[in-house]
Amino acid sequence: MWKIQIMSRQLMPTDSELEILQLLWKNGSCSVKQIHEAISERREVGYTTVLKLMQIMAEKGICSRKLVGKLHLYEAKLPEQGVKRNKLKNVIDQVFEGSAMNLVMQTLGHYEASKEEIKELKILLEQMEKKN
Amino acid sequence: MWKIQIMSRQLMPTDSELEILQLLWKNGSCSVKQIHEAISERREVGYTTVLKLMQIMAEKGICSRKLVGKLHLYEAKLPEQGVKRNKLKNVIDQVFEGSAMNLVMQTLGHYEASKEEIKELKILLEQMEKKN
DNA sequence: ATTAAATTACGAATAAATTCGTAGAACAAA
DNA sequence: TTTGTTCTACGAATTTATTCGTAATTTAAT
Repeated sequence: MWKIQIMSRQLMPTDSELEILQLLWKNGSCSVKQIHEAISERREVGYTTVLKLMQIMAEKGICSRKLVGKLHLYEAKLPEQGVKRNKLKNVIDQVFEGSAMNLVMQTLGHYEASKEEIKELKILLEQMEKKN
Repeated sequence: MWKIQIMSRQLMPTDSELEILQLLWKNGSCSVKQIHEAISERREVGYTTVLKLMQIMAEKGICSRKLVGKLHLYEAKLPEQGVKRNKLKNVIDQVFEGSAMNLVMQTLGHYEASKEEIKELKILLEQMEKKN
């Protein structure tokens, strides 16, 4: 018996990898330098540290590396939505006893939403009711 | 915004520790044996593995150990709601670019809710609207 | 072309999480 | 008391994640 995981552990990015993936999803192809600069704005990190992470990610198949002109460019190889769904599922299973609704209620209980957001949510709920 | 208190990395339980914590929260004081049996129902794990984890948790202050009669009983020392809030915040920051609403929408979009749950959500939204 | 700077490869150190082996201590049954 | 079982302590192996040092290579500047 195993901890449930849709995505193979191999392809499930770690936190550091996810940080890089987010940048790749947002910006498309990036050089190590670009990623290093982006992360450096938030926290101190060595160039080679980022490089190593991206090399490992390329090994794992989490991202690809292409020689474009004279630059090595990295690109995300995992689908953004898929990864997010998996992370979500993990948290629901591990923290909220498998209940997505539990997570939603908990989140709404601690987050102050704007009128617009609440309106948006209501519309979504209406749609869900119809589908039932 | 978030009503959270930052939990030190030291006290932030890992996935395995969280699995044990959930059982402690649910059942109160437990012996290693009880926890081992409960986890064994879900997946294979050695007794000493569980024991070691619980010892480490006691060292970290995540749980306490008391000699009750002739039994060593462990008890959760972290607040359930606090830990869950922190885990939630992590996922929101790391996966959903810091947007709780993003997470809620994503969750509702991928998981089915019963009529009762939708009703409950609507009520919660009404309450939130009033507070605005 | 030679030097300096930036980029990349590679290996390894460090840290953390997870797992288990072995042995000792406590307890129960005979 | 002796024997067998259960529980606990301790150390260590394993795995994975994270970080960086150093050297090699490439690029740019003089």
